[in-house]
Amino acid sequence: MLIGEVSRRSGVSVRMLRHYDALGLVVPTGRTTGGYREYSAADIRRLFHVECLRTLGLSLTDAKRALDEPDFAPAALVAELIGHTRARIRAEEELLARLLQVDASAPAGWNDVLQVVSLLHALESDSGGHRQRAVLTQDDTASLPVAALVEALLAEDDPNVAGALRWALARADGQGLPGLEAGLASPDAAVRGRAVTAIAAVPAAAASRLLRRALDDPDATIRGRAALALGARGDAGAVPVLVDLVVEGRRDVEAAETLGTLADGPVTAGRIVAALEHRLGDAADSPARLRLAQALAEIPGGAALDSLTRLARDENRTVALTATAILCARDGGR
Amino acid sequence: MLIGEVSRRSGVSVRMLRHYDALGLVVPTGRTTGGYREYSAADIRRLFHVECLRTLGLSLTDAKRALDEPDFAPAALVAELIGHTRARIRAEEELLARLLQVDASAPAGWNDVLQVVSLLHALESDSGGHRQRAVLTQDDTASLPVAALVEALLAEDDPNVAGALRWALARADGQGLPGLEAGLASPDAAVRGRAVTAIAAVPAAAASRLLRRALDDPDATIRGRAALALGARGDAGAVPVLVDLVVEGRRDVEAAETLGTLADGPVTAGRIVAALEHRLGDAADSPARLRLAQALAEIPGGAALDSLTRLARDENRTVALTATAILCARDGGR
DNA sequence: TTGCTCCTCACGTCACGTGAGGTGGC
DNA sequence: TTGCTCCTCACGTCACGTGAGGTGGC
Repeated sequence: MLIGEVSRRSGVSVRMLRHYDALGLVVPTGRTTGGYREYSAADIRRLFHVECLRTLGLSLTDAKRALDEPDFAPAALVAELIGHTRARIRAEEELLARLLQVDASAPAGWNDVLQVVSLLHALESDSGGHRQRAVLTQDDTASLPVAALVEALLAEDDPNVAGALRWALARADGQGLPGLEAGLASPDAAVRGRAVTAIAAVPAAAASRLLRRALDDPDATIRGRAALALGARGDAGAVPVLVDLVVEGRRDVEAAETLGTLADGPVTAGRIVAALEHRLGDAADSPARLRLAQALAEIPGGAALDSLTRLARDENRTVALTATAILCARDGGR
Repeated sequence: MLIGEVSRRSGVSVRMLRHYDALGLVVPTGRTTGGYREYSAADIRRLFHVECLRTLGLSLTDAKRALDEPDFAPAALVAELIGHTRARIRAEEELLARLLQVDASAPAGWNDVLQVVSLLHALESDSGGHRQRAVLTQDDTASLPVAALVEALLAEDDPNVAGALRWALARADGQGLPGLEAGLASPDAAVRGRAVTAIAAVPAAAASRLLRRALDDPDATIRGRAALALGARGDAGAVPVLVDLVVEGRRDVEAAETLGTLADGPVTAGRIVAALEHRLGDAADSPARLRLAQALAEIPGGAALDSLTRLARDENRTVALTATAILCARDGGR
């Protein structure tokens, strides 16, 4: 069979068939009187074997060795090809991720592209200072690769860098919230904690919805963080967890102050006092009763006054004295 | 700054810096009296920009255009790079899959590799005949890429090719069962059906366990197929579904025969007759009663005889006549 | 004689690595 | 003078595509 027909039947170009001949990979058995290459059936079979091996990623040299050297075992080469292929896939996937981040930032010119790419590289830097500087020096006008910032923030150990990232995300108009919402569902409490802190820094209303969800977090610290943030936004849903903070003595002073600012109208003040009183009934240990009394001090209105008056006669001396002192201070203030 | 220091600081080889110079990509602003390249701070910045763009997969030519042509917008090129990267990832993943199949078949030499690869290619062929021939001409001694056969089988429309694949898998010592088990969990009833048929062809005991699971399949045809296969293996668990087949008139003759062969001991025969009688009580329509009577004919022993005797007085004339005829035939056979 | 197929030789691709052979400044 | 750094020129890599210029068989 002449080279043209071989090419048509095998799909291998005439140029490549000549190249295989030159390399000794597939050498046609004969030549016509005119010097034309003449391929035998065995030559064609060999050609198909070569093409088979090439679909596994073998180089022409390795294909030749595989077909010619009986001692050349496949195992090692196949393992190596697997390793290299995996490495290439990983590299290509990282490239794709970068490209998608750049694309998502909708750059107007290559300057924007350079901004985004150098930020992405800086976020992968080992030096916290480098990461922080990269975030802080971002141009206001450039659109940030929000997804990358969120990802970096959820994995960021360094509190300074995390702060810079939160600041950058807070400016991004709530664009980072979907990513942070995903972080809220992480099995890792540290990640959920970073997500809540970042969400708290975002002013958008959608952030409040996410914070309300975080009130049910299995981790008490995270629940508390969400409640303090929500309370500061004037959201009444934070009250039960804030009361928990008071009872458990974690950030109880902040929690009490937040409860105080929440109690702006008499209805809410009444609800808050009721919640605190309910826990006074449960709380056996005196430190908790003391903290509840101190929290009542922050709540304006008559209901808190009544409650404190009752506490002034509490069987626990320290609690009674504290309540009395608070009542005195209130009277003095009037 | 001279070229050596630029190279050390940027990580770009001296050779490449000269190459960038030759291309006009990063041309050092000055030269020393000795002809040494002298890079300015601006040159270094440009170099870092080039390296940035290269991490996005831009060619040197495109990097030059990006930095020099103000009208060269990023959007189209970035989109193109994304497309090409995705295509490369897909291709690399297909290559990896082939390599893993080859590796899993633990080839002793390159001949084994070629066998496996050509089988893999043939399974992707559009021609059913080609696919079938490839499976049937497999060498006995070669270890088959079982995972690929299972995948092909679960997707195979052509009944002839599917038959060949089942035959190949049945010889593989139950190695295909884990893959077929996964097929059993497919949301696609056609896939589950192919899985059950293939499992039925595997003699290993582990296949029976899977068939018992398929008795609960939501699809009645699949349940029936599993029950017929299990029954043929002498598994009593198949009885309820076999009775269903009789009542519903789907493959009822086969089902009745299978019930007959299951009823080898008196205890089992009693259970089967009880199951059939129970459905006789429910079955309002006469074709179902008729089929149940015909099934009783297949069951040996006195319990079936008693049941048929009662049916011979059935209010439905056709049922009564059939039962009588069966009893006569039984008497004749004795 | 006209197409068609084949031949060899050789350059280009892309982003470099690796010399050879020579020079300048401490 | 001895290292060291720099210079230019040029070939090789890998799997091909694309000619140029020429020849053989119908």
